[in-house]
Amino acid sequence: MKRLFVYNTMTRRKEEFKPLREGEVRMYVCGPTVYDYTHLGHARTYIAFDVIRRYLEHIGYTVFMVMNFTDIDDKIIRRAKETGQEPKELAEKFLAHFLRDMNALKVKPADVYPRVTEHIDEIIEFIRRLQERGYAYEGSDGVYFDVSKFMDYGKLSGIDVDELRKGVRVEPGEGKDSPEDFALWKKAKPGEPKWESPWGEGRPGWHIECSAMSSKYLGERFDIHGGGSDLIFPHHENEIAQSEACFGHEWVRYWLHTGFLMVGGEKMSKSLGNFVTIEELLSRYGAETIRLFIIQKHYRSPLEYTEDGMEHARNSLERLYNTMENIRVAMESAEVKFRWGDAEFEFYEELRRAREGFYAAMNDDFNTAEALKYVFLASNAANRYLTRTEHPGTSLLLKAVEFFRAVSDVFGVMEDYFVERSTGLEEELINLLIGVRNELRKEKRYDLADRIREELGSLGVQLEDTPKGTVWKRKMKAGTGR
RNA sequence: GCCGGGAUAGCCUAGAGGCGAGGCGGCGGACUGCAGAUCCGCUCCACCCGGGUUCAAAUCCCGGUCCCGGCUCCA
Repeated sequence: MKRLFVYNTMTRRKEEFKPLREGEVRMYVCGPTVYDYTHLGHARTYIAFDVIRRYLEHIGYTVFMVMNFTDIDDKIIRRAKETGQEPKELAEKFLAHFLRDMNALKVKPADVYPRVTEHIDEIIEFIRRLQERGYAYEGSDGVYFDVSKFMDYGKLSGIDVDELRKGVRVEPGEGKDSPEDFALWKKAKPGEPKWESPWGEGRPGWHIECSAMSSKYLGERFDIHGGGSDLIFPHHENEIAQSEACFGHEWVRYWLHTGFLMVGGEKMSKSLGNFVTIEELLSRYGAETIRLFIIQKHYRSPLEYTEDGMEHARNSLERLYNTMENIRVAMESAEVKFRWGDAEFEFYEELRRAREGFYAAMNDDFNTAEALKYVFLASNAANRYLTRTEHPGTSLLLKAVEFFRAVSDVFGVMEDYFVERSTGLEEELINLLIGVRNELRKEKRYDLADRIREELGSLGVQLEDTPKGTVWKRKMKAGTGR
């Protein structure tokens, strides 16, 4: 296995990835606060981590992946009030939406999706430990983390507490000793959802859930913690403070953060209202088009959303599918080789280079944009080989297919190609129609011949007349892509 | 104010001292009854500006300009 390097936000450098346990990667990705629809910005992050996770699995690791749901917090309570629902009902609804969207986007599910409301006991216990160790104090309206007690505060984001103070205003908060302190437990105001605790009825603060729930499932030390860049401060900074204060040692080995999804030069966000929901996007483009759009750019860079960009992605994907179909069709005229010509030597070499380049790019901080370049090089090489030979080498075609299967495995693109199964009957019926159509063509009855081709086309079967005869290919359905 | 990230051919993206960048789009050609797919060629020597280092800079150094983000809920 080649060495894998990842960019660690903590050290601001690429570091060689070495999991704490041999062969296993434990990772935690901050999930959404479920108070609204999932939009492309979220998808960007979760698809990025999905690719990272798939790649780690692909190169042989067992990945234990945890993603939390914040299903109770201020925004949920506020939104519920506005829409006249119970907070629980609201959270339930959007949580279901999120899972549905992720599934539609072919994001592999996490192993556990711990929810705050299902882990109140663990959270209370965590706060109690912090209190015992002298890092937490009780104020009039809640329990707070005492930032001044944690010396390393700011090490992830590079924020300096003094700067923070004089810079912009920090939430004053009635019960806080110091403005930079943050809530671990919020005492309930009338009408708010609440749970019993040693500090009276209330609910957890935002950051504590991740510390408490990650340690339950992944232990007090694990490999990767990720999320959008907007979580670096204060969320992840506060998580580090809580966790390391509590455990007394380094908590997370590698911090990975995704760049923002931009629209018209601004960050796509719920609060700006400039978002495209996944549902809406899926109605116009296929999941794989959306994935390719995201994969085309490195996960840490900002990504600008445009209609043009989506269409480019769709066209690019179509090209890959065409290549797969070309290979499939060529399989029928393929043969084992008793002698290689230039075309074979060259194709072999191009495939070899594509594979090498793909893995080298992925090993360099999951550089999907660079890796994709090699996918296209392989695609071009395959097409070129097919036009150069009457009878392609079976083994070479299989080699190409295996490479694309690996790509599909990691990117979650071209999956349809590998999972779709013909029933056999389907194939026979299409061949029957092709036969009829060719007789019509011989008689120059092109109107009927073209009608067969057109109608099959609208069913997703494309007929192509080649010097070798008529072949049929599956094609991407118009409008939706894949 | 304090921290980050960027400016790459018509568009989108990688790269990071010399080794044809990839995709999308456009034009022309081959193939075809037409279409489609594919291939070939072209889209003239791409890297924000000004200095410097070097045999060699898009890549390193210095100085600018412009854009974006974080410091507040946010993926």
